Amino acid sequence: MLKKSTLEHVISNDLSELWGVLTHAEKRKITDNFIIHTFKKNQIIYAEKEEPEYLWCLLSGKVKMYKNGIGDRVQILRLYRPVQYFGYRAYFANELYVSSAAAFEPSVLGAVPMQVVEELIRGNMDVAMYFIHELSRNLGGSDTKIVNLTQKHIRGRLAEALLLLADNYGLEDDGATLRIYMSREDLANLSNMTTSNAIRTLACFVNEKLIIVDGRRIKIVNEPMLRKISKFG
Amino acid sequence: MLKKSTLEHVISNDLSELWGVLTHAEKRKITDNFIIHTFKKNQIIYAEKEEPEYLWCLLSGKVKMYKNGIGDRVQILRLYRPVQYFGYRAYFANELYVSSAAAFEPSVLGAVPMQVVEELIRGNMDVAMYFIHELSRNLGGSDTKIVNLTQKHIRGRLAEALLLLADNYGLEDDGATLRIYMSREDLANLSNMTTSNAIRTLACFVNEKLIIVDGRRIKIVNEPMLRKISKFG
DNA sequence: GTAAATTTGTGTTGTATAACACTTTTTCGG
DNA sequence: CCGAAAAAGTGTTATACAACACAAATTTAC
Repeated sequence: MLKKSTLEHVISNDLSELWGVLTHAEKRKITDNFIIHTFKKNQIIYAEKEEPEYLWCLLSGKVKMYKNGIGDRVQILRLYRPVQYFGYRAYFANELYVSSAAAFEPSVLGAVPMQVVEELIRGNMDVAMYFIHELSRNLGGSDTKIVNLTQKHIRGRLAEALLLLADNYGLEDDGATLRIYMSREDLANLSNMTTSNAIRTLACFVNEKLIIVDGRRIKIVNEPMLRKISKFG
Repeated sequence: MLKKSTLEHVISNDLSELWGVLTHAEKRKITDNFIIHTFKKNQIIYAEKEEPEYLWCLLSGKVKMYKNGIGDRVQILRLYRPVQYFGYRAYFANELYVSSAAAFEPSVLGAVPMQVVEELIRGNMDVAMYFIHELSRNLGGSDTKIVNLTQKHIRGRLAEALLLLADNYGLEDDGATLRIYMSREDLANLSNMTTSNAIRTLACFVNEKLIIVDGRRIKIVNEPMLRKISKFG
């Protein structure tokens, strides 16, 4: 548990769209109902088929939302960075979770009971519009992902995943190294391929001087070409 | 163009969740801004990369929402029946359309300017919650589809598509025949496979006495087995 | 600090499904 | 009703990728 002061500091410094539309009283309502949780690397935050109870707010660390599929296969659906909100979809849909969420690395999260979130929505139209906007963007993303994952070839899918990571977690000061270090297995689960093929295709990209790999550090050295490979399929 | 009276009749007899939460004045606002359009079979309602301007309301007929992917491949994302609303996601996401919509068969649709829809949302929290609910359900569906289409085998994907059609458009009075007649190509585009494979696998199912096929009429005779095939992958 | 476990890497084989090339049947426009 | 076009159906070939089986390197645990 973090001290409340730390929490308020983290939140109030954030530029999250949601936070921006809240009144002082509403912010108060959230901080009063905020429960801080810390998660270890790979610890599960919630799992498929569970009842959705909280909106989760990622304060620090990285989180993956994924779905267990056929056999032992896993598909990573979305990635979260501070400060983003997730875990609310199933509640709004009046369903159990259809996916799971886990910490990629040690992370700090806040949990707000969905009931409180619904009250906030009903009390502030801007909050409602925020969720409509977020859900709409996610839906567009998922629809696009359907086509990318089913129609692109392995190289296109991996290139796309690398660009997504750059987009989502940014680059280090050298302007090239991905600010996330994930296992080949996670990379495979993100791009719908086997771990072997993620390793092989990554080696391919190194050979073609598109990236430089040092363990889990991935440096993008030819982004235009990666983008081309991703686009073509 | 239909006469207004017909329109009001169609709408007021509908049990759509959205219609249910509207006040009389709000219903009036919609009918005043409703523009009726008729579409021929396969006619495009809107296309990818266009600016989203209207919420579309399907009054009669059937509509497919699809995305043009790599090469000439097409992925059907969602199917609509009367009375359902669509075409609003991109507007809320502040994006251009990422998918297209076309009439499966001769259809009548109403178009409500999205500006009017946004006013309705801002004026009635129940309307806002309706869209949050709809978007949330769609998002869960798309996330599930990602895994189904990427991980299930061809038989599983086709079985799933057939069950989806039964679910979505219902069965005829015999309790077995799908209330939709679609081309093998559309069936293939729905289940992420080539037309040839859709034809072949369909023939397979006929051989195994899971379905009876007469042209485009498909009769489901062993639903439990289809469900099993769909689930296994 | 060492053994066990996990992750990474590589070669080989198998197979699901796309691609292609046709023929046959059905649908559609004039 | 006829010819053209589209859709349905079938066989063959090609290939992208999974599956498997290891070896090597790295990380983790005690």
